[in-house]
Amino acid sequence: MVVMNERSFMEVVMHSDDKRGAIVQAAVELVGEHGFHGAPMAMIAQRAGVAAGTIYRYFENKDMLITETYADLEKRVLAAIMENYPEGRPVRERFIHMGKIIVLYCISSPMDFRFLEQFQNSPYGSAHRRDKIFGKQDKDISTELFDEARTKQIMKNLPLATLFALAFGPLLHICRDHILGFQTLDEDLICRTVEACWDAVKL
Amino acid sequence: MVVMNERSFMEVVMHSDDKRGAIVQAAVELVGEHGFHGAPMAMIAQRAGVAAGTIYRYFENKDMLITETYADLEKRVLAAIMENYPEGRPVRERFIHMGKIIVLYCISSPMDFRFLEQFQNSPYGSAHRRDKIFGKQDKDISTELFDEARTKQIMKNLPLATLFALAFGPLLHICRDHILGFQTLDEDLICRTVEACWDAVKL
Amino acid sequence: MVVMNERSFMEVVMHSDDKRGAIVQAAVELVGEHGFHGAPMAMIAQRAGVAAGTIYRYFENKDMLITETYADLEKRVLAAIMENYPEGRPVRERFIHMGKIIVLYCISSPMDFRFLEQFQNSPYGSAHRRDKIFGKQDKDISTELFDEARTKQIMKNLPLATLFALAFGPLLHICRDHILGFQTLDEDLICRTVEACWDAVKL
Amino acid sequence: MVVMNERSFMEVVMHSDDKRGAIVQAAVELVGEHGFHGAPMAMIAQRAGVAAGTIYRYFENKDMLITETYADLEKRVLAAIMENYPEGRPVRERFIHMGKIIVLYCISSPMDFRFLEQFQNSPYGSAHRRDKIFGKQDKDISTELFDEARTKQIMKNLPLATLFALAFGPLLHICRDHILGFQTLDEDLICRTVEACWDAVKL
DNA sequence: GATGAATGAGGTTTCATTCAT
DNA sequence: AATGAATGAAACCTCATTCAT
Repeated sequence: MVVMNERSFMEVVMHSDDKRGAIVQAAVELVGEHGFHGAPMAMIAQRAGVAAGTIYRYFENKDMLITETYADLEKRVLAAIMENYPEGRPVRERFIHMGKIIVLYCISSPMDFRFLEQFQNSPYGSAHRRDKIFGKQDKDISTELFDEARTKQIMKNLPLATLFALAFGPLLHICRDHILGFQTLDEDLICRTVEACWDAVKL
Repeated sequence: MVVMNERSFMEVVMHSDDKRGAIVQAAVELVGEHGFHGAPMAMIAQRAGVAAGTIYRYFENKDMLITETYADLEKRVLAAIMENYPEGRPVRERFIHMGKIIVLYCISSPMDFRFLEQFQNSPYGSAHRRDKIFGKQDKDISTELFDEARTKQIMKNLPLATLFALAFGPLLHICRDHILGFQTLDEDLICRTVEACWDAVKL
Repeated sequence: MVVMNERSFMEVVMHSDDKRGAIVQAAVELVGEHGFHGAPMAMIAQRAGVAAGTIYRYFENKDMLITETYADLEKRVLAAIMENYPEGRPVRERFIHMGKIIVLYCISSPMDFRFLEQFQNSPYGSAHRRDKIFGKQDKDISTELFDEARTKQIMKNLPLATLFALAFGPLLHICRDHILGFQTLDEDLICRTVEACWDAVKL
Repeated sequence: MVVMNERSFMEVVMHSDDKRGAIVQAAVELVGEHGFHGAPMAMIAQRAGVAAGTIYRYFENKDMLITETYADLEKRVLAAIMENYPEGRPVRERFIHMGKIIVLYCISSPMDFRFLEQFQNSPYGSAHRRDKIFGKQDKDISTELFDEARTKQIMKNLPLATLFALAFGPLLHICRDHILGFQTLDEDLICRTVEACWDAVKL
């Protein structure tokens, strides 16, 4: 008789035990909490419940671990944004939706957010910075949105990068303030802030 | 007649040869270019033209070097903002002035800007983050401005932290983009972006 | 049939290759020879045949290395003293035995002795000094001996610490002199000196 | 006419301002309190009220400072012992006097005592250790005493070094215990302990 | 595949000593 | 003679990475 516990099953279906996922999660948490300084490989391994050497079976070196972890997070954010995206609705409504979702995601996953900020503000992020605020995929959907808005003359005729700065810069700012305990966000405040961002870019 | 060359004069008025200034400048440049990882004490010393041990005559340890360097930069930024501040002019005009000055300062001193960003996005900055966008002094003047604007009902009734995010968040963003070569700022673009920020906060 | 060579057996029973033991031994030798000044971590590592970083897998820092090494030595001394201890024999005989054993152990392991002296005469030893001449266990057996002797009125009624000083102080002294080559001990001289110590404490 | 203030006079008679004395005293205190580790030259200079470089006008280097400081202390101890030495009195009385004086001096100048112990238990002391318990001068007077006692057949026929160990070893031990707060000495206890030391060496 | 002990380059910091003033 | 800022070798310690098991 063959006995197979749940764990073995996961090991087959996902990338083995999903050790990779555990490592990524550990990296996110430790970097988010303590910065890159406070996240040595041995500590990441311990938090992930694997041996130090094991990390190197999944990632070439620390740089790759960080970079791939960043890519993973990007995907998560994009998935969150795309969920329930009100395709076909007016520009303003879609913009508001996107802004709110970003804020809600960031404050509901503070470690993810902290990691993203750490990454973007470090030499690691230099290459990736070329990809707009939230990366390639996001660029596509928001670029689309902004292009459409400019064409319809309901958005200021400013470079895309500037529009991104006006639209998303403040949102990331308030998320940081919220996570660091500097101010507390609620539904209403988020809503009004996203609308203020719209005021900044709308014509 | 007494002849005294400039250098000797500086040596007397300032901290001797201004080795401290050289160390601070080296720290700003190296941290700005390569992040904290890429700025070991030995390299800072070499760039400053002093021996490694000399840094410890001026700063208790690396943390203090970083912290005091940050404080120095803050002072420089504030001095720049306060220069030619149009006291007594209408709220909007003062706001626009402040925004432009911030951007102009940041892009004219890209290393200073990079250092400030590195600092704020690191455990070092946790304590200092409580001081608004650009620290205490700036808080005072901009808080004054924003309070006056809210009282006169020409600015949205949002928390101060949110208004700061809306007003200055995008400006820092475009400075970063400019410095990293992602987009190029000119007088006109700066002007229009600052005005868009005003649109975000104005009623 | 299972064949296992001695080394593998040791590797299992003791801490693997006994790198820890090699490090302790290297510390004893170098500190014994050259004092704490003359025993930097790098040199201890080299003498032990391990990399510098390896020491930190076994000891938290240099202080812990020194402290634990001291504890190891104490155990060795105590084991030596307890071996063949003539339990049940008259007080004087037990005293003589203990004194001789101490001297014989010290001069047969000069590095151990030197290390113990270095340790006791350094800030490291401040805490441990509370434990009598040779630490807790030794205190127990010699305290027992001295208490019994005082009760039976064959030993002077002096504080325990003073009796220890009279009984063991000279022995450590002659060990040091011997090890430093100032005088040479032989069986006869050791015997007569231990007896002289007895004269100091006996009634 | 020549005017000379008192200070200049001292500077001529003694070694200048007695900066040397201040340095020696600072060295004694700091080494006594914190060991050699805790007595860097800069700290000694500060405690002595002189500049770091000044020490090098009086002492070739740190080793010489330590060595000469030790020599100074030896002189002080010897002077104390020689004061009121009961020349001409019976051997036992002179011995008791010497023992008491040593203990009284050590516990009345704990820093001096601590320094002497630090020195003797360090590579610095290796060369000097050849000189008996308290150095050359002391050797002369106590050697004299012990030789006389052996000749008169009132002292055991043991090597001089052994007699020193029996006579003075315990005394240094109780001084250390007293200074470290392990036990408290009073006139009576000192007296009885010195007498016990006599018991150890007498025939 | 996984482990984790071992490595050693490189980081921060200390401190004896020098030398221009 | 005295100063004390400057030096830089060397100390302690960390941590990314490797490799025998």
